[in-house]
Amino acid sequence: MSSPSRPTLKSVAAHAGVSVTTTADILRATPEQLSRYHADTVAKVRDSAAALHYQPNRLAAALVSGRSRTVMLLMERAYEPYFARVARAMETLVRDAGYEMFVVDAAHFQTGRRGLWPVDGILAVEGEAWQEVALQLRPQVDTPLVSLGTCGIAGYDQVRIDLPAAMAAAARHLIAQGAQNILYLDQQPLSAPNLAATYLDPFKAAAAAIKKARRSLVRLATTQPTAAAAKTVLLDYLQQQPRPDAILCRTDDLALGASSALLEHGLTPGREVLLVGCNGMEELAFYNPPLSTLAFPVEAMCAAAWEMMQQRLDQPGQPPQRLDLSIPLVVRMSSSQALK
Amino acid sequence: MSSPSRPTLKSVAAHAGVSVTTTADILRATPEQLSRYHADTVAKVRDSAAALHYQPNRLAAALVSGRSRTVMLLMERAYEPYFARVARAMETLVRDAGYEMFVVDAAHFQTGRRGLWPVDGILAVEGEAWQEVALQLRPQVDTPLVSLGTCGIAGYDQVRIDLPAAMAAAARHLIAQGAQNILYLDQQPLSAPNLAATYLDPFKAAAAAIKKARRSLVRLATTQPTAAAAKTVLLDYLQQQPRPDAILCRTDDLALGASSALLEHGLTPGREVLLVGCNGMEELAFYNPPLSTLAFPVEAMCAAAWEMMQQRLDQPGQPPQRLDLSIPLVVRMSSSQALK
DNA sequence: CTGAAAGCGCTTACAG
DNA sequence: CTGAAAGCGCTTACAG
Repeated sequence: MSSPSRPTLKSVAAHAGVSVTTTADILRATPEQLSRYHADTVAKVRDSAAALHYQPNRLAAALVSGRSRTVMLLMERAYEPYFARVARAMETLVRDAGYEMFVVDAAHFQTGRRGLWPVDGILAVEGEAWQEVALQLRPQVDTPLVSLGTCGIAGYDQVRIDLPAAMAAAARHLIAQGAQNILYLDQQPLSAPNLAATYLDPFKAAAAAIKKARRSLVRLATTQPTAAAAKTVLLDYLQQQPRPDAILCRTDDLALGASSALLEHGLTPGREVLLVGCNGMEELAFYNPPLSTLAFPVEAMCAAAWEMMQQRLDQPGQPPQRLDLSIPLVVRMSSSQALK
Repeated sequence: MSSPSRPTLKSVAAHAGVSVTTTADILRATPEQLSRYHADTVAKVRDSAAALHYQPNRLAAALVSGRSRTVMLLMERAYEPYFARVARAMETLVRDAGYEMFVVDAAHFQTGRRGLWPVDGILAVEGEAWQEVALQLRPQVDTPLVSLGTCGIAGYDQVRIDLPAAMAAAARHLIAQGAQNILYLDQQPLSAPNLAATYLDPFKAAAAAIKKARRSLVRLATTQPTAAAAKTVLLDYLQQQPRPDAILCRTDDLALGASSALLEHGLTPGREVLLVGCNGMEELAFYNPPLSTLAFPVEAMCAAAWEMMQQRLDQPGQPPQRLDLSIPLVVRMSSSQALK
């Protein structure tokens, strides 16, 4: 122990000349609770803590209380733009409520020999592929779990956004704009077994709308969820097949790649080929041309999920809740004849 | 305690019929260390742990050992694209070394009544504005601190990327392409007192290069670090002032906004006005036109910083290290006459 | 090779 | 209003 060890409750108590219990109580007390103590005891304790630069050790507090005041945000690709946006929105809510938030990338996850940091609750984003992981990560079998996104985990609280309905609406929009031959561009699922809600259902919904209007549909998939992959795949397609007059993309990144491919092929999005993305990243408003997109209600989704989490932390026994949110389509030049 | 409590070392030991010490040792042991134990003891312990689904409690392990095997990644705007990219690169390195990583947004940071999660080390990105915070966040006064980015914290390990030199090179590139009147677009520092290395020095370096070549320079600043803010500010400027023939931006987000403003004003980036961004986000290759940018060596920077951190964790007494990395300019259509 | 005991820094009943 | 004591689930000397 050569390092200058930091002050503990014990040393603060000794310095103040009161017991450890009193010290701890006073340092944790809210203003109302504080009135129970003699003013000079409070002063002594506070001065002592300030003088020693005391900072409580969360490790010890969490160990003994069994509550970490920390939640985990579990996501499949935590650092991609859409997920980073979710993380930002969620962190604001969580912090304001006095909790900490750990972001865990499910792709990096593995239960190692060292075990996990216990958390009071798990917020799982797009958890379909990670249901197993999310359930496994819980420190207790009754640790609250709230899922948010296009899919949910049965038997737990869920905030769902209805991507199939939104994709159908986007398809109808393209049809209304005159599209005859529609290309649906999405990514091959990374590793997951059952991704119906995330990949298959949205496609099916768009396909149903397109079939109903008797337009043609082709599905094209990339191996990576990147603009680069989308560009490559689409350029290849354009060189070999008759060109579509509308492209509906599963993510904004794919839409950016598609836009670049079209331009390189001499086609302007919104003129020869309509183009719609999905996720609602703000950047799309500044592209050339600006791209239409399905604007995921990230803030509302996160607010609802955090509300559910707080309710469950307070009342663990409540039946699971479910909330469904719709996804509005933001129409820009890439898909509207009228905006030209 | 109505919740089904999870298994502890004690319960695993009881189940296996051996002591807690032996149980803990065997579960933590590497293959070599394992040979010290009787094979059947090992088997009993492992079977017992597996049967009970034992997961060690990191809280307790960290509390008693004084090592959390966790590092903090401290950033000013943790969820913006550039910082998210740093987080992704760093997490891969950290995980592979058997550590966990917490991302902490310095903007959200406040030493609350609850204290902080102790970490073994702090990786501070663009820490100039957050030197105080970073130093304050250390659980111990000797907690390792490594800074990375355009600035560093004196007296600690640093991986620096030389943005002033890169900005000067970018300015010379614009001049070589024929620019006479250059606009430098950056953001007002958010909240910070001294941000020389992050904001002032890069500008000064560009200004010196421009002055040396006897070209004119105007500096324009946004209040927000967003494409939207850049677009507004630049459109406003273009309506009132003679137009520049080159724009050098402090970030890629600003460059995207600038590109959109130029187009809306009837000017094409790379034709009437040259445009260069800064950060090296991959998306810029897919913009229309593709944007030139200073490609921050994120992977190399993170690898070097993590290497430094590991060395310091092993040998706390070493003198502080410093590594400087250069930032290459990636030239695309937005700033090259030759590429048209 | 295995085990009993002390202790990390807190919180939580329980006394006085 | 204040304090002594037990204990959270581990790791770490130290014995045997």
